[in-house]
Amino acid sequence: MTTAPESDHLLDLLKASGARITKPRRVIVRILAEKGDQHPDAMDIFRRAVKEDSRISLPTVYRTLKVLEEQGAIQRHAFSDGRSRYEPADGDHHDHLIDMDTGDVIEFHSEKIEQLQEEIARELGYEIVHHRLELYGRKRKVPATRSGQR
Amino acid sequence: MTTAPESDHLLDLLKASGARITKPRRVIVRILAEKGDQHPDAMDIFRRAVKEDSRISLPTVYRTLKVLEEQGAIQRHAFSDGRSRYEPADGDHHDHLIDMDTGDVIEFHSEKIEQLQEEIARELGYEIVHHRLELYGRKRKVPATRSGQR
DNA sequence: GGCGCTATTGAAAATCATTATCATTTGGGT
DNA sequence: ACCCAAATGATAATGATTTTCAATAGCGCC
Repeated sequence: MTTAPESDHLLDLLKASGARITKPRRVIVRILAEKGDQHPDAMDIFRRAVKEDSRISLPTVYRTLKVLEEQGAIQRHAFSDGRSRYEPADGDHHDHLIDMDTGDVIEFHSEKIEQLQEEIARELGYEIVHHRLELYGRKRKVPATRSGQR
Repeated sequence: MTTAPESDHLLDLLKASGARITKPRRVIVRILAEKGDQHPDAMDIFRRAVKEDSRISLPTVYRTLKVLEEQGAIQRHAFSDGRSRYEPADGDHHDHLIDMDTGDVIEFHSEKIEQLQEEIARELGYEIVHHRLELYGRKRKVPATRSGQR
């Protein structure tokens, strides 16, 4: 019952930015804070939101996501499947491994890779503002090994 | 006469796939092989193509790009600016550093990072089919370093 | 608790990049 | 030169996201 902490945090960020806490925003923020299906896209969020309040509109979902993103409250990821997917920004950065068969998203982080990136950018005379590292793959078919892979 | 070698190579790939060598394709392939502005998007290519043959259409540009991509003749990159950008596939893989101020794209490659990626995927039980690594940054404001271009 | 001002909303239409449809043209083998 | 499937151009459709605009509703104030 009562006030999910995650959800409250997102609302606080919204409020701090001078935004009004409206009914649709409450619903959307609650959905984003849910533990279940991570990395939902705008339509996923919309569908769930409608269940809680049937008069929420898709544009409002997009608008709210944009505000939250500007506030740094959530992260938007544009994977190579066209639409954007969102997740609450929990502070620590991570990259993604996308399962090409199921669409599942697995998070990982490698400090080593991050450092190499910095190094490369520096050599080229640049400072990294942000980066994107996505691995697209499929589950290993472990067994036997007929050496015939690609 | 002057047959640009790069351009010919792309045409060969097209022909090998059973595709017909049409006038529009000749033009588009020639543009892709040009040295100038790398990583053009479909509209860039279309605009240049129209100058050579005013009746080429945008859909044909897209269709040709798709065929070339399927043939492995060119690479399509979807950076985070919405549209896709293309470049002839020169065999060796590389990643990109995008200049956030100018939109310039700088290529780089790090075998070390590639290996780390493989390693991470393996640990998670996956095999990488392809990946995407993009660094978004700006020129270091640092002193001297009078290095011009790539 | 009610007022008023403005941010926010919903509905509908607009954008943007890209793709599909379909009648017409054309490459290229015979 | 002839034929016909492949390719083209014009146009409409798509899908994700954004804008427009009139109506609604937070929230600070009295």
